[in-house]
Amino acid sequence: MIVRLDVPREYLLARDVCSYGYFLLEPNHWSPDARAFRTTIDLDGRAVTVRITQGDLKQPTRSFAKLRGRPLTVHADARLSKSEGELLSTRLSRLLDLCTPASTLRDFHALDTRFKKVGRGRLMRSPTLFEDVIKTVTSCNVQWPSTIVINRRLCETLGTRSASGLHAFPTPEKLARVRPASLRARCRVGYRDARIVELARMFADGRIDPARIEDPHRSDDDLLDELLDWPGIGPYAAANILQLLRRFSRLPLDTESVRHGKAVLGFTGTPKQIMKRVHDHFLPMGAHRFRSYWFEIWSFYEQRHGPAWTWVRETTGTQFTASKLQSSA
DNA sequence: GGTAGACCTGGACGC
DNA sequence: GCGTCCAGGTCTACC
Repeated sequence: MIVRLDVPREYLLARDVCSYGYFLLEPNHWSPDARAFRTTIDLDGRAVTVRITQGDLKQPTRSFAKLRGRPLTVHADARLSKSEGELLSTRLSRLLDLCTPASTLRDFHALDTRFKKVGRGRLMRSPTLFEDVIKTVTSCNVQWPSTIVINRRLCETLGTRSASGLHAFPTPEKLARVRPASLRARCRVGYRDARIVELARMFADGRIDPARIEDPHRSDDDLLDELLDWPGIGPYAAANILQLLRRFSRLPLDTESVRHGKAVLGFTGTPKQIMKRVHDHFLPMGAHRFRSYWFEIWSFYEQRHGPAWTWVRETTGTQFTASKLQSSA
């Protein structure tokens, strides 16, 4: 089944989907050669694998610029009912960040002119808040290669299987039924086992209501306070979930921020002092602080490893640890 | 309020 | 091949 998905005028699949590390995590897969993004999404109990391209692959253009704004072609591996098609569209829109208005990007580019020419501004995320939260927890206190392994195992062992034989990310209901010790043994999540299962239970029984969390009328401070009460969510994870909720006023500061502060911004001092200076450095960016911070870091990665759309998960994708970047800075 | 130590895994390193 | 050390953010106990 093939579906056409319209995108904003400046949307560029290769640039905008390869904009955040989650594009390297299962169930996501980017093919640099085909310039195609593949993912598997659970549509309330039934998984569908989709392959997304932009432009006419029969007449490929060498210039990315010519693809800007062209509709996406979504190949699904199964026929979908009307309601499934609508749900898929909603989830892809979230994942691809199609909802951010062009005016927001213009505001960002007016504030930070460095990214206007390349058009950076959209950030990919997960099709659901639950997947974003669990992916955030699986990136805490581990190095990036372990995050890749954990997400692969979560999908392979607990995700619904599509007609193509690929697995979606587990649903809250599925994860809520797993015993923590079993999750630890099968998915290598370590001491995070009970925290992940408890988060899944909170989503499954309604204690965490995505609609209430994604309510645009709530203040950033109010949301941050609530996120900090969730198991496994500390200051870094809460700030990261905020940016995944498209609230960019906070920075998820971690060891990578310290590396960046030292290597790129030239800050000195203890890690704590450097984090404070990174925090202060991006204060003028106001509501766009995370965008400015993130694309500065992303540019650093691309200087060393080439454009993100050329990265391969099994090689380039494993390189992003503070120690490896430190040694190559 | 601030801080030290435990938590768990995987990679690096030395033997 | 085995043992040891280290990196990574959150949580808890303690001062």
